[in-house]
Amino acid sequence: MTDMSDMRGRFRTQIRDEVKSAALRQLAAGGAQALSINAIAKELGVSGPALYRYFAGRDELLTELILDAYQDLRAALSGAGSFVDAYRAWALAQPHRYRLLFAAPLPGYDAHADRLVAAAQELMNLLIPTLSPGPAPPPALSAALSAWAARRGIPDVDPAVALRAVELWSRVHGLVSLEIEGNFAAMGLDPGPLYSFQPRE
Amino acid sequence: MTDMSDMRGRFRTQIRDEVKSAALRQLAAGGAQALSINAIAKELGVSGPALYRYFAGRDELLTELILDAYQDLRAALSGAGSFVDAYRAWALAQPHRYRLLFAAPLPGYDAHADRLVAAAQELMNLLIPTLSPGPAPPPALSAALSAWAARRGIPDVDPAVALRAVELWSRVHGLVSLEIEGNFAAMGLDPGPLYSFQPRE
DNA sequence: AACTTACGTTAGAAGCTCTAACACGAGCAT
DNA sequence: ATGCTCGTGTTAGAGCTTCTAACGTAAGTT
Repeated sequence: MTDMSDMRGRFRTQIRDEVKSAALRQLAAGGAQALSINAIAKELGVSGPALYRYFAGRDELLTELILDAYQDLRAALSGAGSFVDAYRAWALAQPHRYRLLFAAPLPGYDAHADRLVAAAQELMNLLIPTLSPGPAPPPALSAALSAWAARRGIPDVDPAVALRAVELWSRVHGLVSLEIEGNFAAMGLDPGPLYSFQPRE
Repeated sequence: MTDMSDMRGRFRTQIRDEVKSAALRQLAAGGAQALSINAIAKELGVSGPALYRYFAGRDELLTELILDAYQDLRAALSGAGSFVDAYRAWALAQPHRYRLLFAAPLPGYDAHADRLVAAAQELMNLLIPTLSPGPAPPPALSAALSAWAARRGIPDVDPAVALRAVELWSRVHGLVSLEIEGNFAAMGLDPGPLYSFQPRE
């Protein structure tokens, strides 16, 4: 396992990255349905089925793009001061990737679904430590929130904080997903103030 | 233009409806990307390009399904007592159609985009009359909201009401779109109480 | 020197959208 | 009655896609 021993492995991941990068380019240009293994191969100068040495198929490539996007979003959020602003900025800067996350282009419940939902859940781990408690949730919800936090490996979470995290996430997601589809622009509305109404801590 | 004069037209719309109904079935079964003109034709017993007499292509069929879904959602909301509950119920009952509305499967900004955004805007016309004013928006937002309301043909709208409508819509949309993708279920959470926190009037 | 492994190639099956060309039947006009 | 037009169906086929199968080749290992 020295530096030189896995030269092949390094070339391999390098090519995988090139494929993914070309895939993102196509995604940004033509949407999720425009992503084509064949077209990527042509763009990389290799011919057709060569890419199946690196990805089992189109679905696996898409799943990997989604997981990468989650990781990238997590990184952007963890380094930022404001969850709300960073979340919005990330989504507006690359709406095609945000769509990839929350407008799942994969066919119905398949083998990847669990990994994707799990990745989404990790966003909450980032959000919770930055929040102070809001109003206390009703008992049933409170218990469910505590159980969920314990299951996620953050056992001593005030349910009022967890509730605030869930609400904040869903509100910002609602605003962002309407914004990137142009709904506010169609109203002649600058949605900036709507984000400002959200709690920041 | 009597009843009998457009027999052909009636047959035509009847067949179009059958096609759309089969399309919805496929949509529910396999997601938007599984919708195939060819497969619909096979299901209807006709063979392949026959359907191009009725729809210019796959995109037009999809667009029409989206517009129908908007109309159906509007109908469900206009007859209901609670916007929040009716909106959620409609989305949960047919998540594939809700996804069709807000996770646009159409390629980038094409000719249909305007009609779709316009249809989304009409949801607001339903919501506004049911609401009482919330907090007053800041001046710039207030002006934009009034201008938008006037443009939509409902001129005497309190901007505080319009703001509440936009916020309520985006919050409920956020909750619904997370719920139908299974994010709350993955948390072991019943999201019902989260909807209850939203204003109802 | 022989073997294994990874990687590329071409051929091809099965599917899709969509166009082109042709066939048939019903309704209207001469 | 004869003929024309129009709407609707058909098959053939181009061009795209995913993905499998079989083959060649070059590089590293034993």
